[in-house]
Amino acid sequence: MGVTIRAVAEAAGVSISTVSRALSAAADSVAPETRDHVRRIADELGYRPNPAARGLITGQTHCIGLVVPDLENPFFASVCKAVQERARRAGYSVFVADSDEDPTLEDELVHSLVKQVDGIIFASARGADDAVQRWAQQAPLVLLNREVEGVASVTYDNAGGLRAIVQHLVALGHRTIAYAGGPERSWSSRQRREAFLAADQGTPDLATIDLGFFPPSFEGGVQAADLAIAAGATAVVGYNDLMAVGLIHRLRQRGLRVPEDVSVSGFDNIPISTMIWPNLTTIDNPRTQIGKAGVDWIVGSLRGQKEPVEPTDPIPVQLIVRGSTGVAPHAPDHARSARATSSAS
Amino acid sequence: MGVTIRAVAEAAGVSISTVSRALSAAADSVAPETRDHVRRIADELGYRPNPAARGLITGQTHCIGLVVPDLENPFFASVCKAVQERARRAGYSVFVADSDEDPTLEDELVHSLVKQVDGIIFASARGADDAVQRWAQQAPLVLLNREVEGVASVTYDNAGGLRAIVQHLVALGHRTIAYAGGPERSWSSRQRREAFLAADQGTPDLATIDLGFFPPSFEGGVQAADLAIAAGATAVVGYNDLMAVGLIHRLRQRGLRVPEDVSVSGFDNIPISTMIWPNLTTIDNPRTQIGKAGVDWIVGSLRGQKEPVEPTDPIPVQLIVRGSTGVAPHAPDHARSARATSSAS
DNA sequence: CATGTTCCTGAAAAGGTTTGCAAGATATCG
DNA sequence: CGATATCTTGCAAACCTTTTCAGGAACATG
Repeated sequence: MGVTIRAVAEAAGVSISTVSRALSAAADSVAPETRDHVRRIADELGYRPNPAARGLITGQTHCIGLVVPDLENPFFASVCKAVQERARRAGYSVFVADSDEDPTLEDELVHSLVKQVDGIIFASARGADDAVQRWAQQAPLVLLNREVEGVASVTYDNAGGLRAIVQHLVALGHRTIAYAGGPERSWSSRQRREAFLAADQGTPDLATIDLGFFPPSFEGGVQAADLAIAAGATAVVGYNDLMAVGLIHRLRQRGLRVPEDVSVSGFDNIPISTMIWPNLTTIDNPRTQIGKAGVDWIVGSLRGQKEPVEPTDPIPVQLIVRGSTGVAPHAPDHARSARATSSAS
Repeated sequence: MGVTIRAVAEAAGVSISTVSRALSAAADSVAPETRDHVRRIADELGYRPNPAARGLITGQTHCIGLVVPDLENPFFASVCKAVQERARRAGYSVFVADSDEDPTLEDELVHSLVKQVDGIIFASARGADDAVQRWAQQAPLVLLNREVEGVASVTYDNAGGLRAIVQHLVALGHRTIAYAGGPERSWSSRQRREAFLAADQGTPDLATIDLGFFPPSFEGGVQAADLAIAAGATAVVGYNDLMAVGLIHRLRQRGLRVPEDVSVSGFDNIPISTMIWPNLTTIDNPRTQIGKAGVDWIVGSLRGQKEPVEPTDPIPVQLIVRGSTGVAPHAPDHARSARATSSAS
């Protein structure tokens, strides 16, 4: 079927070792003219080294495994795209595995992946910490947006993002703010929630309401919306954009205007956030950056650089104010007057 | 690093051939007690066969390559998810490669993939036909939603879907209908466009307007919207949902109401179509089904079944009527009266 | 008891590549 | 010109598994 190194060697009239050396780009000394000759022949024959044979001897597959909880979630689709692109540039292919938010499946996926990849990027937030630690001992593994003792990770400044949102809403006059949380077991979900609950410390008359935990999806947002209305919140902070879109959807269905009656914010700045009306106020967390950083860590650790497992600085995020947040219905005077001056976006 | 078959053999006190046979599940005759003994030892040691070594000798990688034009497009994210799941069930892993709509990159991706996979699922619509034919000779390859002479493919009934949309719009009284096309080189795009242009044959006073070719994205829809307005269309048919969302967005920005002034329809029924307001009238094309069918074809062709390269029946699609299409502004009486009776959704 | 079957197991080859080691060729130096 | 250092190249081992082939044991049959 394929053209082997032996065929190239015969066609070029040299030994297979010479072919191998002539093609393995770098240092090893092969006479320049021999090298060029071999390379031309190899090109003509369309020779491509058999990755299995090469991997068998080098112990490297030049593959990276990526585990995500849901590819249909635009956030993870973006991460996947970024990982895939960065990996390709670095000479790696990527296996993608969708765990469907199922911890049992995650375990199975990692096991089947571990032998056929050089490293694993794990973007799924569910599995137990000790399972993650076990995996990390079998292969280089980096977590995305999650921290586990002793395991490398790349994270966002979730807390900072959430503080920025609350600050923004307080400045708009909101004093009753609800939080619609993501999955209970998700690290980033817990981190955002805690940052939210800690946010009322600076503002005495601020009431922060915890609506509970929801699926991190459109449907989860829909579900949370009715609770937010019942709680009398004038602003609802969603765990992510998908939930925020669901919140807006249901709030409008219940006859409330966004942002005139209720403000809504999200997290992630996925493409949908500018496709809906009103555009979504959200936190932009550089998705390509986290994917790239994950790949870079894997590649770096393979190059023998002592893996810096201690948590690196979180990636800074940025508040993007759009149309879904506005002045609170019964805002204090200074907020009202500001409203009278500038028109809504 | 890893525990090899030799270690298992020594621990079990048998030869490596026996271990291999005891673990390769099926038929081969190994004494039952030997088999159980070996399997227990292997489990205890946590032995996992080295896929590279196995692949080297069997010539099978148990991997499938998937090439998509854009993972951030929810349609392809769904396809990827479906492919990945079906492949896992069949004992295959999947490499995902995002071509970013770039034909040159597609070629490179296929080349780097061809040696490390057993088959390729190609969901990207751009590359030239003869390139696709070349690839198909190097590895089992199946096209998704595209047909090329001599290459296996799984397709939707694009034409049927488009006819259903036009029929729907005509029934609502629309007589000036515009089509915002996808990429010029895309097979499914051409197919939908031709079906649209052929649709006016049955209705004498129907004017079908071809707005041209656009990127199959939100931005493409925005771009097409102004052309549709200039053309005086009362209904715009988008190549896909993403474009339809862009169309609606821009139409409203221009002060037109959807669907009161202009009706808009899409294609794909991606999740966003129920997240925006009004909900999108669209064509549901079973995305998981096309992904599964692709995997099944690859797996089947590897099992030695003579690959049925002749095109299979297109997968039927279904019109989903939602809020983005309504009665034409100056509709004939019978349509108007219907409007007066039933309320808009 | 000899012969033929059947069942199970082990030895060894094969798969395509990389790489340590040695050998041949050429150049350098005394 | 001979000895030595420097390049360049080839041989062969190794990576880990699967699979063919043959051999040995147990068993049944004549």
